[in-house]
Amino acid sequence: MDFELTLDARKQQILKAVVSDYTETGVPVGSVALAIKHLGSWSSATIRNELSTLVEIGYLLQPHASAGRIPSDRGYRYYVDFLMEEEQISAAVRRQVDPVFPTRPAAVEELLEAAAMVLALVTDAVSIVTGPRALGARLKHLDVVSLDSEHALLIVLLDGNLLQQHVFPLTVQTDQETLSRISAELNRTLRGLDPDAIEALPPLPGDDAVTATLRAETIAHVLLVMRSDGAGDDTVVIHDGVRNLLRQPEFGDVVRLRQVLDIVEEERALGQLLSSLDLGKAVQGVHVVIGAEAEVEQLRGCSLVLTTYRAGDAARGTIGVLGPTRMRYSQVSPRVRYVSQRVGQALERLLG
Amino acid sequence: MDFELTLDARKQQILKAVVSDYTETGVPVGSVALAIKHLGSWSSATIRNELSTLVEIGYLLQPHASAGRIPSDRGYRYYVDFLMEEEQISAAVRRQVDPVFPTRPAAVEELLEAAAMVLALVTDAVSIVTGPRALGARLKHLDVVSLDSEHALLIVLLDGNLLQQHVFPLTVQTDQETLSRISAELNRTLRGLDPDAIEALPPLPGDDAVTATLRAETIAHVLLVMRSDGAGDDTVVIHDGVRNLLRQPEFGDVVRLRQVLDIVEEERALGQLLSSLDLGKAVQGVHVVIGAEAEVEQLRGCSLVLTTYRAGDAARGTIGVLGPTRMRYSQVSPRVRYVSQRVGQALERLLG
DNA sequence: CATTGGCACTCGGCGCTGGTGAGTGCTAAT
DNA sequence: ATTAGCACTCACCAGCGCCGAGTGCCAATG
Repeated sequence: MDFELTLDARKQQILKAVVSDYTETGVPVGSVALAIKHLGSWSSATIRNELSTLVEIGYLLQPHASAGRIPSDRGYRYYVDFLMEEEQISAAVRRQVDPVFPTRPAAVEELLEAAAMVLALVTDAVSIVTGPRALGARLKHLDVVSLDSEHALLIVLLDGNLLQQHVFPLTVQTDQETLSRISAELNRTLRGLDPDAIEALPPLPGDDAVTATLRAETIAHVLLVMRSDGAGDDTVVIHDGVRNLLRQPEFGDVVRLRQVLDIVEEERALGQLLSSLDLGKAVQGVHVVIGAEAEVEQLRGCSLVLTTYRAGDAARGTIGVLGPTRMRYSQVSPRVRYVSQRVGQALERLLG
Repeated sequence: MDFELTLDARKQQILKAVVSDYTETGVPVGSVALAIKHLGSWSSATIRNELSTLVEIGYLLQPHASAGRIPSDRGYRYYVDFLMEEEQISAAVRRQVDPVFPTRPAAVEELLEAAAMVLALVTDAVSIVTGPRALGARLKHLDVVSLDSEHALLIVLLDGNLLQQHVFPLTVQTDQETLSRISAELNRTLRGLDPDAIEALPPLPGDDAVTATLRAETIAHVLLVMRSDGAGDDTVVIHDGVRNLLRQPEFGDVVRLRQVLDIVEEERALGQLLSSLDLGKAVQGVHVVIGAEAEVEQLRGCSLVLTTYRAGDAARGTIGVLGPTRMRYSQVSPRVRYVSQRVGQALERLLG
């Protein structure tokens, strides 16, 4: 197992042909098929030699002694990084995607669900979308509604029109009038501040003990909400398109499918997985995680194609798909990017 | 195919034994096994005779000539309606379910998602929960936040702490002060009213043209939000636990699974299916739809166990599970009912 | 010396076959 | 009406041999 990083032109061409043939048919591809379909300029014997060295240096695999070759994870990696030519977004795809994003969407959640739906549709894989994390969580608006004598509902609007609600107990009796007065006052003083600034604020002169207590409690819970939000662990994770996996022969085995679903349906696990991935080294914004690279045993044979959507400087989140490693990256990758851009634009419109 | 409605005691006992044996093992059950395990009082030959008449009159099926018997849909129906003895909710199940419903849940959506999660867990099937249709959606609180010179964000809190956000255009220039004043005023006048009452309200005397315009626009959009919510066809439908199906041998065939998923993942289709079912003839509140009774080709071999949750007189929705027809109804049915009750109680607490 | 045609070899997939056993239907005895 | 006995049926499975795609190697070629 030699670890050269560069392949000569012919090896590249052959690797590329193997990947694209295999992704289409799902059948190990042999030297003769390659000679005929893709690489007429060399005989099957020559290609056989090249194939066997490609196996030796780890870019291809041979399922069994007398079978054709399939790409290894390393082979896919090389393909994605150096050989792949992204396909254009077709008009048909545009027609499917665009109507999903209205010029003025109503709320973040619906937007993301629609995005997940259409992304699953155009990629034939499971789509995954995480809720936007406010980047510099600043307070835009707050409101306190009395529920009963002992509880109030705190409504917090953060930068990016991220609406949060939170029920908290009241230690002193009060009424809606008082709560409204307090929230109006807090709106004036706290607007535009981030959690640290709010915490650093000197206590306001309280007209009376009740008001002071309530104000302090409210502020404490505002901080709680603002801080718990950006944290990430409990952000919403939406997924859609599980049925698409069933069309792939690699999930004909139900056990395999279950392993994958165990990850996908467990929102917490999925969220952690996504945040553990470093999306930094993305190519043109799209990051491809191939098979074992995710270091999650259950995702053997699966790949992730992920990217980050951004709404100006206000918020960002992760969007992408999970599918079999044998995936049409050249098609999926630009489509993920396209939907991601649409999400970003729609969010920007939403955030005003 | 004779259609008597009543079976003699021995036939009942045999049918019951077949159903419970088959639901446990998934293997067609034969006369000898029955004689040994369940019905020592008769010989296998006698049981054989009874079995063959049960096949004749349509309560059992024989997969092939020399195989054991399995219940037909009609057999399951008879079992569920007359023979089944519901199991007690075990302490273990209580321990799984109860903590999911906090004494003070934060919001409807989260509540339902948690319910779906835990219901899937304790029934080993796919859980389905529809959002509560507000019987009389009442306004609890509203707020208008200025976004830019031309748009404002309307925040509406409905009964049940259902928080809605909605961006709308402003036709006249204004500032946050004015908007806050208007929303405070509207809060006083509109609180506790349903859409019809709001619409019927006489226009308030406006201090000036700008305020009057803004108020009218705000009210129009409040109505829009309140009405679009309860509408019904587009209520949220939450599902969870698809992976549970994979454990069932009947879904070893991926094609079958896909048919079912096509229904489950298509929120619209699922919503329509649920609302097309008449939950009236429910036994003790739980309605069991067996196999072909749903009249949806793709759900052949599947059953639904559904019930209605209620929060006082305020709201109601549907909750239940979808699983293979070979299901432990005696266990699933009470568990669906139990979770449903918990949902109802939690909702009531939430609605205050 | 890289390339190529030729050729023997390998091995998974498929269809055929016969044995096995669970389960039945029928008949005759109680 | 019930039951013991028995011949019969048929899905399931393991073993077998064929087929063919595909390989690895070698000797010939420019």
